Amino acid sequence: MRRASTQLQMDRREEILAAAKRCFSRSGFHGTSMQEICAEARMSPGSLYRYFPSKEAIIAGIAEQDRADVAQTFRAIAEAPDFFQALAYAARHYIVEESVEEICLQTEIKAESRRNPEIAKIYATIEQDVKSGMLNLLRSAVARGDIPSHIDLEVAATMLMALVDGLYWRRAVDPEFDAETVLPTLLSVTHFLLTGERNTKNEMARRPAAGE
Amino acid sequence: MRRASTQLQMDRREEILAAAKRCFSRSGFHGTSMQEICAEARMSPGSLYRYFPSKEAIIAGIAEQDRADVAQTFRAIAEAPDFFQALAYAARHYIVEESVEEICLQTEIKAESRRNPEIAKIYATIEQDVKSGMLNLLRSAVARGDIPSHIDLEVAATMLMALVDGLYWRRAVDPEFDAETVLPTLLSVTHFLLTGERNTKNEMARRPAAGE
DNA sequence: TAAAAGCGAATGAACATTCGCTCGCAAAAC
DNA sequence: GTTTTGCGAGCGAATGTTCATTCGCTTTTA
Repeated sequence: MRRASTQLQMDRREEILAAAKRCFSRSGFHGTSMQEICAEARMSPGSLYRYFPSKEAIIAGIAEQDRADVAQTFRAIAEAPDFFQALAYAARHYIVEESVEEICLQTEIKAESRRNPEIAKIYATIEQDVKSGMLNLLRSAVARGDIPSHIDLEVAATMLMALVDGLYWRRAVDPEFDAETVLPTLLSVTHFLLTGERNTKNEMARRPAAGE
Repeated sequence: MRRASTQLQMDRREEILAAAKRCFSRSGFHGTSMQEICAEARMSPGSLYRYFPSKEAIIAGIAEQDRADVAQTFRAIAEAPDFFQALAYAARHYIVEESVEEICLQTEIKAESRRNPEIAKIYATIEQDVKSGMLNLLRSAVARGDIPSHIDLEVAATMLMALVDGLYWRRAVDPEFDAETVLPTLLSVTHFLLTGERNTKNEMARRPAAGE
């Protein structure tokens, strides 16, 4: 019997997903033909269909990867010693370092999840994971005394997610948008949201003084 | 020559756009066939094509309408006497009152603008209008003394747009999300962003006390 | 009565998916 | 050590469907 082929199969699947991601972020899900994905993956249609039963299965595969990534990120944050620092790290990860291609892909998946129940289910799970992950973080921060107990964590979590989402999309929309510039303000607002106080360390952006 | 037909033509165009919007928000741009739009608009393909030369032209028409709406909204805000109150009004308009269908349509247009240059141009113009509209508002608020002059308006505008965008999308993503609940916090954060101070009037959400 | 508005079957292209095939390898048979 | 054989992997032309768009005709309207 052929052994070790399982690993090879997995590798091949990942290669196909990577090729598909490139195509989709370039031309969108519906603007990309299977032939294009085949070309990008250097593979014939017949062969590709051995790995994925349909085009939709490819998107589902990509969404599944994203879910794994999100879980991974939250695990990393939860383990970090300082809460606000970990948040800052995560914010930088999503808002500055993520490539624009990746963001476009997210737009595509989001639109697709409106009409494909399979994708919608995966997407909903991701959202769910993010929200409960965030709430867990906030709860343990309250327990540790980093956040005062009178804060409504549900609302705070929602606002944080909305804010990060909004900045995330902005990168795809506005080519001039420089994420680095708003990061201090983001941290400052985060601090305000979670404590109701100004933060004296992370000062928000001021207008550049004349002559600067 | 036929006169007054111009107005009728315009009406018919709007009817078609309305029908198309219903279809698109239900099944997405690529999931909707021209036949479906025809059925929704009670019209034959041959006839429909007298009003729009292509499917893309229909989307462009919808995007164009959106542009007009945005301009209209900003004109209304600019005329309002109290700045923060006007902002609150606009926030409510976009985050609470806008229908989920409308939001789905926006997702669709956003994804489409990644591959259709015509749509991309209209979309970029809308973003541009929103940003400059917002900046104008903020500048006149500074002039009036409603906002201290040390605030970096560019950053503040970006953050506000991101926040509203994020909440806007959240409604499409999370069916449990209740916009009304976060509105006070949104206003409080807005105030913080624009003044660097806590707002004593719009208190942000606190955790409901036991027994409430 | 002529122009405008509407009709809907026909057209042709694009595209997801299938199918029958070849190739090369590795283990079984000798 | 050589030959045989069966299978996984890959190929790419062919298939069948879906769908935007067109065109020649009819109906309405002013």
